[in-house]
Amino acid sequence: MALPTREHILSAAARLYAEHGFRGTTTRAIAESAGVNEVTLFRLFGSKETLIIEAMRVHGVPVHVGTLPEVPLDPAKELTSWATQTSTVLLSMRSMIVQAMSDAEHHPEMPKCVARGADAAFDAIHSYLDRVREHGFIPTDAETHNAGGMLISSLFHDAMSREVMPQFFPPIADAPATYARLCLRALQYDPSKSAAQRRAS
Amino acid sequence: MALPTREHILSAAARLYAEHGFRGTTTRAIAESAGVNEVTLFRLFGSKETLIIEAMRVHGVPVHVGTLPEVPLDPAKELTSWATQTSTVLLSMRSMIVQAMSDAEHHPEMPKCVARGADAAFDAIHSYLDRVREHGFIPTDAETHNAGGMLISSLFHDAMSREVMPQFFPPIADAPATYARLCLRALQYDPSKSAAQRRAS
DNA sequence: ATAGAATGCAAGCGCATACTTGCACTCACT
DNA sequence: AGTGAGTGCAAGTATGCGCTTGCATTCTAT
Repeated sequence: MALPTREHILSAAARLYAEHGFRGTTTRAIAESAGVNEVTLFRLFGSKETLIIEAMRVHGVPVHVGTLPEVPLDPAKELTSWATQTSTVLLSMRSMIVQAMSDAEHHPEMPKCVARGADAAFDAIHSYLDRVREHGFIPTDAETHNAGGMLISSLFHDAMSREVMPQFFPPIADAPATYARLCLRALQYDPSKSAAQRRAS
Repeated sequence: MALPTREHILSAAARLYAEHGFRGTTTRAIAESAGVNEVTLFRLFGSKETLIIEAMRVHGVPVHVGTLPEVPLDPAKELTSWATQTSTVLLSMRSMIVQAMSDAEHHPEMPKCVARGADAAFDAIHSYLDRVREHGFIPTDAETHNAGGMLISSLFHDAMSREVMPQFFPPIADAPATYARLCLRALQYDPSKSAAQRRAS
């Protein structure tokens, strides 16, 4: 093993940051959690700030991101599947996202690290919905960009707030399908029509 | 003036909390910002924790909340107006909400204070959309509860994240109207039909 | 006028934090 | 064998934190 020390430290820092935020994450705790002497942190990274920012740069972006088919066949099903995956990812990153948002004013770098994951999600959903439109499932004037944004907003709000106010969201098992269905309905997608019928009308 | 001291302290605490969170808000800073000796805080509230929690209980809930008409006449217009007001309120409370969410794990009382405002919003939108349905603007099987939730989620995500990733949201001037329009479209509301036509079909 | 409540002021206590210094040790590589 | 990079360990520094104490002061109400 070449240099696992650095990685141990970074992952411990990311984990503690998600739990306690910037101020609440102490260099002592990072060192102990990484099984490393506290002095090593400063020798490797110089300061607590650069260490935590580096940790977020590495661990602040999701490894897995939901996949959407190149050519849409069953938009409701495909979108539900994607929403389910995205919901899982968002939920697993919930603490980190919230901490990064709350630290944004004093450490502007940190929300940027987390936002990179959102970039990928927006790109994926927008290009997919464009393909859905191009394949005739929905009218050519459908607001795919805005509807996709609302879908992501719903997944985001759900992941962030369900724990504290569960009564406001659909049952967790139905939530992704519900958001996907209403997103498509906002795009005037009619699941009872086939794509061919849609195109003909 | 009877006892403005207490109020000065509470509002200073709420303001500093929104900016720095629980850990970042020091009793010294609260005292200085309130123009009061630090000892007074402890004499009045006993501890920093009870002081800040009390501050959130008082200042954590919005004073103005958007209004929706008892009998809907122009759903798109009325919903847009409500969304605009709600967006303003959410934006003004952004910092406090984010801090409360990030402190949720260690101080569970604080998100509850903020969540009370969300209660009112959900109730307002749900009962209004039910009225919209009862008045025949949308089909009887329209998912008013879920669509209303998605509208609020969109306003929430917009208020929380626009500053850090503006490219993902509609222009701020159009955003409330956009969310309202797509919400209604998800409910199969057809603005070109009158309510009477809708009911007849 | 006087008692009592509210507040200010100065000082301090104990603890935690970020960060530093000096020295010893281990291990890889030549 | 020896050199040097990486790490551990013990100790310490300066600062800031929540919170307390003792005493002086002001204001209010009887």
